[in-house]
Order: sequence, then C-alpha cells, then structure tokens
Amino acid sequence: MKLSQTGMGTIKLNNIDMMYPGQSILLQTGQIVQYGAGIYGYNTVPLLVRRNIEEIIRKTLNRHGCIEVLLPTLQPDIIWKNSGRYDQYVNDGTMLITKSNKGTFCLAPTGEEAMLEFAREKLKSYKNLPVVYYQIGEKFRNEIRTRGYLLRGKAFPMLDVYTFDTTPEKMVEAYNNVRDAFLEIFKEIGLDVIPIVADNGAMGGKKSEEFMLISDQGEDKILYDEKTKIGLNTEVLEKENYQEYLSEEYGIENISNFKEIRTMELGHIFQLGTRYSEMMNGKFIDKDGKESLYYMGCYGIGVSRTLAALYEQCLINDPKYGPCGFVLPESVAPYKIQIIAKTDDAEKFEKAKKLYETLQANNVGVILDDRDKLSIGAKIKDCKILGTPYFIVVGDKQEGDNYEVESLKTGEKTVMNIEQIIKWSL
RNA sequence: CGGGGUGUAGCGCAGUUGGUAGCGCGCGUGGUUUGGGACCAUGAGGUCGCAGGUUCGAUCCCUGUCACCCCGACCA
Repeated sequence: MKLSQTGMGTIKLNNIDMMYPGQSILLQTGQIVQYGAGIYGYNTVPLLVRRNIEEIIRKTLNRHGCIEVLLPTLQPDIIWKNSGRYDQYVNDGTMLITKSNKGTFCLAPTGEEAMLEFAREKLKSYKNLPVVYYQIGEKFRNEIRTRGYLLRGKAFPMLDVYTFDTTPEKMVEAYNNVRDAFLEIFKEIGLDVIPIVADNGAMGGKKSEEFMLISDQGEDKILYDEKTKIGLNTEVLEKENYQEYLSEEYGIENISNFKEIRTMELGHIFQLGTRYSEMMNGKFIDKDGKESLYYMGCYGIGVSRTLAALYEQCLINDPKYGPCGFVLPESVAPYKIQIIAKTDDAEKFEKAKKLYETLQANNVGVILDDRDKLSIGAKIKDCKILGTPYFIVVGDKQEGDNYEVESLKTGEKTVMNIEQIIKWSL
C-alpha cells in the first residue's frame, strides 16, 4: 500500500480521551469514522486487522472440526414469531425492524432463529450428528446505551457458533471443544483472555462461561483468584442458588479470597441443553426411530470488540507525547514493514520504490510512505499511528544495498539487504 | 428511560456582559527544509446543532427540540 493513495494526512493528536486512548487515536486519525452513536466505518488498516482476527478465528475453528456457514442478517419476521422471541426483542427495543410492502424484516440481533431454520433441514437424523456450524456476520442491536466506541456498538461483527448433539454428554464434549478453540484464538491474537463463570440468565441453559480480558476499560466486574486463575462474574452472585450452581457445574466451593477486578467481555459460551430446540422445533430422529431434541450449545466472540481491546492494549504511551500510536502484534498486523521514503532525493526515492516493489512481489506486507513534503520525523510518527511493527528509513543514512530495519516495539535496529529482509519476513 | 455534560471551520478548542466570530492543527499556493510531530509568506474554509420567542438587532438571553458523550438497567 502506498500512503499517497490513502488520503492520509499527518495529524497532530489533540486532547485524547484518556478513558479509551487507543480508540480515541483511531478516531482522530480517521482510521475509524463515527456516523452516529455506536455506528462506525473502518479505514483500511483497522479493517485489515479485523479481517486477520477473523481469519485466525476461521482457521482455528476449522481445525476443531467446525463448519463455516453464512446466515442472513436481514430476516423475515416470521422466524422470530415462530420462536416466540419477536415481541420480547421488539418491545425492549433491541431488535431493529423494517416494515415494507412485502412484509416486516428483522435485522438480526443474534443468530439462533436463523441457525435452527438452517440446521433443521440438514440434521434430521442422529446419523448427521454431531455438527458444529459457525458464522461471522454483522449483528444489529439498538443498544439502549452505546459505550466505549467499538466496545459496544449498534452494529458489530460477531462470531457465532452453534453445536448440535444427541445427548447431554456429547453436548459437554462439544462445549469443551469450542472452549479450547476460543482459548487458542485469543492466544494467537495476542490477548491474555481468561474464561470465567458467567450467569447463564438470558440465554437459559446449564453452564456458561465468559472470556474476559482484564482491563479497567471493561464494563464487567468479576471476582477472581489469581493463583488458581478461577473467576466468576459478580452477576452470578445474584442468582438464587449461586453456591449450588458454582459447586455443581464448576466445582467452586469457596470464593472468600477472590478479589474484585474489572474486565472486558470478549466472548461468551453457553450449554443450552434443549431449551432452544424446544422453542424452535429442533428435532432429529434417533436410533429408535423416535423424535428427539437437539442438545445445543452456542458460543460468541465480539470481533469488533476484540479489535478495540487489541488496539487499546498495544498502545504506545510515549513519555513526551503521551498516547501516540500502536505497535500491532505481528499475528494480526496487515503490514509488517513501513518504508519511509525521502521523496526529495531522487536516488533514494527510487531505492525506496524498488525496495517496496521487491518486498511486495515476495508477499511481504509492506507500506510505502511516498507522501511528498513530509519530514522523516512526521512519517515515523505516522508509522506509529498505523501500528506497523517495523520500519525502514531510506534516507541519508541508508547506504548501498543495506537497509536498517527498526522495531517499533523495542527500537532494535537490524541492518539487512533485500534478500535478508525477505527471508526474515517469512 | 432516570441523572450529569457537550454542540462554534475537517480535527481540537477559545470568544462575543446581545451589534452575525477567532486561535492551534490540518488543507491550497510560493519558497526554504527533510534521520524522530520543520519553518516563513500567503490563501481558502463557518446560515455559531435545529425551531420558535424576547429585542431595532440573537451565535450569546428564554422555551422547546435533536444529536453526541459520561454514570445506572441490557449485552459480544
């Protein structure tokens, strides 16, 4: 990518929102654009980071035997009326609907209804089970209160996974499989996320865990034991028989030494049992030829929220300038190297372009900062704004075939020629 | 929906005790610069969120209204 083609100007950061400095920088530098409360557009780098997060999700789930599908986000109202959730979701304002001369349509706030419609057709016999379907799609919720930029929006990409099994035991196996996959996903993205006991309230079902990132920017309060890494959402304490719930489902007997901390909820998983199959007529024919209900699980990861959490976490907090950019983890950074060209030096500029073209031809994610009339310093500043993990200045100090690759994170500099850079990049 | 706050140039903000507006950054042009957020000169950007009211006159005062942000109930 050539920065001269992106419309990016240089921006002096100003009056950063210290509650969410990372996202505040994204907004001020035009990397995300706000259209209304909880409604955002993405500029290219955050978009590509988001795609990379999605790709990690896909690869990991596929490895765990999950099958990707895509359900419609615009849904006929009838499927919500059939499940009995239409009135509830419309009355509490969560679900956005649009009326037309061809009927009423719902913008999906969640995917259970559409999933059951989809699965019922295919999973008619015990021979078809177990199955795990998943999708990554936009969800719409007319949140009563949006918050924290991308952390709680009205439209947001979400991964939703659904497991279908013949028995409660198989359901638990499926649950643990997806749970493991989620842990792998967050680990690869580079977020230290812990599963904790959650209230299964709204979704019903038996067991439920949330995937939490420890952060003061989060909305949730949890009780957590650092030694055992066991935690629970404080909401659980509001349950009637919470001690029984903790003991029977999770083996937690004593929480007296747990400490209260704040966290960000990035994922949530549920053992649903047969509750939704009952509501939505999710049945298969078992070995004895009798109709049985699916034992289901459902599992979600907030993709945009994960993106936001990631940006907040990889923030650069400069002693002189304060929060001034990011170092994206290499696992999700769409571009690994930013080449900073000195455009007024024809020879060096040619070298920079040649380096860019060669790296690009070798599938190295690379940005060329070929914008005119900007100082090297300003361009290095913008490298931080975009979060590119490494940069090469092709300026006065650059000599012969050697280029100095500097790590944005550590400041460490390595001198390499083009071949070495290519080898190192892969 | 309850409580608090903010709407003035693309962004961040001043200001006018009522006489239709400025600053910094960014943007255009010319020049000098270019290894850690360059500088000089010059220029273009605003029906001061919207609607009423008071007034000779409202961006400012009053009343509505809308939008956005923060705290609570909801959730990935």
